Amino acid sequence: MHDATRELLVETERDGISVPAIAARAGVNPTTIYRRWGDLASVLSDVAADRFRQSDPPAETGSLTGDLSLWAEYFLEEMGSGPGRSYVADVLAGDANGENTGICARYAADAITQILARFPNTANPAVDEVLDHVAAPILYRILFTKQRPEAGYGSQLVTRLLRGTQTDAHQV
Amino acid sequence: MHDATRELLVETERDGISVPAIAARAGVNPTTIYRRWGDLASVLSDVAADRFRQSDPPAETGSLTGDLSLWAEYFLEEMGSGPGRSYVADVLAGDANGENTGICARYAADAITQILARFPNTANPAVDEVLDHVAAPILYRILFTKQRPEAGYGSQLVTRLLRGTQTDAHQV
DNA sequence: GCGTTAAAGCAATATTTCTGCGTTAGACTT
DNA sequence: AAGTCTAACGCAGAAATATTGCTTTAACGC
Repeated sequence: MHDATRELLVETERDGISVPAIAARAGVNPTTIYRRWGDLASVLSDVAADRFRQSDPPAETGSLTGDLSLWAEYFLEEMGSGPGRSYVADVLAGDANGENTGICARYAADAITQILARFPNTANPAVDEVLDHVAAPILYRILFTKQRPEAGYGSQLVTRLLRGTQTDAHQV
Repeated sequence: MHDATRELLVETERDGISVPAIAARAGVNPTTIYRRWGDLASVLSDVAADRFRQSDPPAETGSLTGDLSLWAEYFLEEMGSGPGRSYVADVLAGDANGENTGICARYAADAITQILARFPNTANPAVDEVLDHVAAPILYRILFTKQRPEAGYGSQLVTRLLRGTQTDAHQV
């Protein structure tokens, strides 16, 4: 079912996608989809969330700044490029109880947690701080402004965050 | 038309809203709505964006920190309370060309610009910095996590941002 | 006043969504 | 192993929604 939806998302125009179309592609009765998901938005939300879930552990560069920057740039690319914005919007649209958005948030949090755990001795920012000041701005720009942020914006946010944290550590 | 939609949003359940229902309420033919907007999502997107647009200039407290904090808390309350999240999601859902999200972003930017202009002599953060590190985290939490952030989170973000900026000024 | 044009109504049609009912497949009991 | 129970699916018909062609209305410039 997810496969069929993904294939349709690639092949056809966005508004050519409908529950009957997905059903036909999956060789299944539309009724099945309606009973399982309720409507098209929920199917798309599930599929989109799934698309963000599958991924490798974040790449290693040897430094906290490097790892976070690389992840931020990857995140920016993944969310901002072409269909990425649509996927994010899909996740939000068909997610009445906040389940799929939760999955996406947890995925990002996991990646950051992994990275931070590699450098336990430095004055690390909290996971939430990275989410708030790196992931959130990227998403904000992708969702609410027309032009996606240029490459380098992600690592710029990371630099800014780490500078702030280090300053704090010194001041305490 | 917007009025009719708003009334329906208040009166009926969310999935009881349809294009024919709005048309009936507005005393108009459904065809008119379909031709003007295309589908329900676009209507809801327009109405939701409009809801955020209408507002007074941000309140004054006499200090940059105070004005920004007050605005941040207002923003948090407006976006996070009850139907707020739905409105944000609506804006995103029915906005193929990014027009309505642009309106929302501009509205937030305008409010921040007004506030910053009141204190021209201090080492102000840029408008984009406020958007990135105050508005964006609030929206991120509202959209992607289940429990809305507690009151005080907005002013906390403002404090963090201004502390960073001031530190920078001293260091330079 | 008169023609032009944009927007809306109306009616017919197509498509999607919903519901009731029958069938099948797998799990569990005896 | 046969019987029963449950959950999921298919099918067909009905209801609701979305689309289209054509007509009507109303506003504007001439």
